[in-house]
Amino acid sequence: MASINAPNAPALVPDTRTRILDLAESLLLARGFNAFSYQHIARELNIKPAAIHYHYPSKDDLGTAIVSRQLRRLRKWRDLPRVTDLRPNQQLEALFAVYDTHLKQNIRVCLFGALAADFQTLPAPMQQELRTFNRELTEWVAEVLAAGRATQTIRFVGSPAAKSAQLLTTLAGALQAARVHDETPFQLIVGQLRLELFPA
Amino acid sequence: MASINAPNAPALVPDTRTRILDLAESLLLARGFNAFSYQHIARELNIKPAAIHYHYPSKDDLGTAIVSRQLRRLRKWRDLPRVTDLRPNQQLEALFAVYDTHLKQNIRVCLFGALAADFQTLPAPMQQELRTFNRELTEWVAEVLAAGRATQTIRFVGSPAAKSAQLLTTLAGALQAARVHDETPFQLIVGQLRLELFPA
DNA sequence: GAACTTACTTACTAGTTAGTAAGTAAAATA
DNA sequence: TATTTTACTTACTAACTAGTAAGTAAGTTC
Repeated sequence: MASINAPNAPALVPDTRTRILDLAESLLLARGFNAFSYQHIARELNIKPAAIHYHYPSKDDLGTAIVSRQLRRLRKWRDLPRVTDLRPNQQLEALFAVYDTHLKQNIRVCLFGALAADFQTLPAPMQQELRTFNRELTEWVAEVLAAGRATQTIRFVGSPAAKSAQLLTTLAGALQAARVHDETPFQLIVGQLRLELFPA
Repeated sequence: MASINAPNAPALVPDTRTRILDLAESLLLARGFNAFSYQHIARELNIKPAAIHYHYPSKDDLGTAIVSRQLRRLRKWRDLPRVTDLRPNQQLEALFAVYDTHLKQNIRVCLFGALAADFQTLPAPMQQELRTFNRELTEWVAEVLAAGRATQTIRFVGSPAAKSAQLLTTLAGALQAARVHDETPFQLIVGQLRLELFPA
């Protein structure tokens, strides 16, 4: 299979398989799992719905592929030198920046926030991957919080695990609030988080 | 129309119109707006789908009726003597108790949390009612927080408006986390909120 | 150059969706 | 008692849903 793209490099012109996954992810975040269809994707990409079934036999497969890729991305990002080298408070700021990017890209919701409401209607493998995604993210943030408190760059009471769970659900909720209203509540909430977490 | 129910009293045997609304609300909270249908309701209530169209001509009408009723309930609850008579910290505990009830009833998500993800796919009147619902709730909590700080029964930094927005999105997110995992994260998060808000 | 694989399209199925129109039986009203 | 209203059911439509099977054209491998 000839490709104009360099191997192991981000494709300049993504293949159909990737374009389907990209668009499905964007539709999933924009509308939820139950409000997008193979037809939506096919129309936008100028292919036939059956072509999507060729790459992702069932919608379950497609949905699971989206969450699995996000999980891979999370692990990759978390272990990036430019992230691991940061001090804990900067790591938290880097996390805030990710959510801010979501906001700015008009996605306005994170994976967790997009799937939590429909959770009971999701195929089991998707549920499992989302649980893993959220668990790993929460554990990472708990470690960052603990390290931050130890070095006095982050301030909070209670256990790192509880604070981590609270922080992440707040961020997910803040994006949802931005979707329902506008940017204002998100900025208000993240500002409040910074005020509480970072000693003046 | 004869009724076995006393007028202006909660119906012992709710009429079809109310039973539709009750079930639709429960399905909406359990599965999201796009994952329940008139057929689901009809089957469960042993009526025909067209009977639902008689009471709620379109799904938009049904969805809007759900949110409108929740908005009426919020206003009623907020103005209840047994709520207005409480001290601010107790009012906040009363709010926590409402979310705890959601959790215990296996609903595990509040109205905002159920609709935020699908927001862009909702009919405009539903969007408007949900915005009003969230705005009024946020304003009420902001007042409670301000009063609580003034009487030194609630502790927080920053503006009541920011803290209110943060608190409510955290609660909504906590219920979503309970849905994805189990009760544990909810209890962890609410425990953390109490620890931060209520002086020892 | 023959055989095989990849990446689709065309054509279809069976089920579900919201929604409509017409009919009906019982209850309320005049 | 006659008329109207309420609360449905039956029967239908048009559109959409995920998913399948068979065909095809181009590229790859032997």
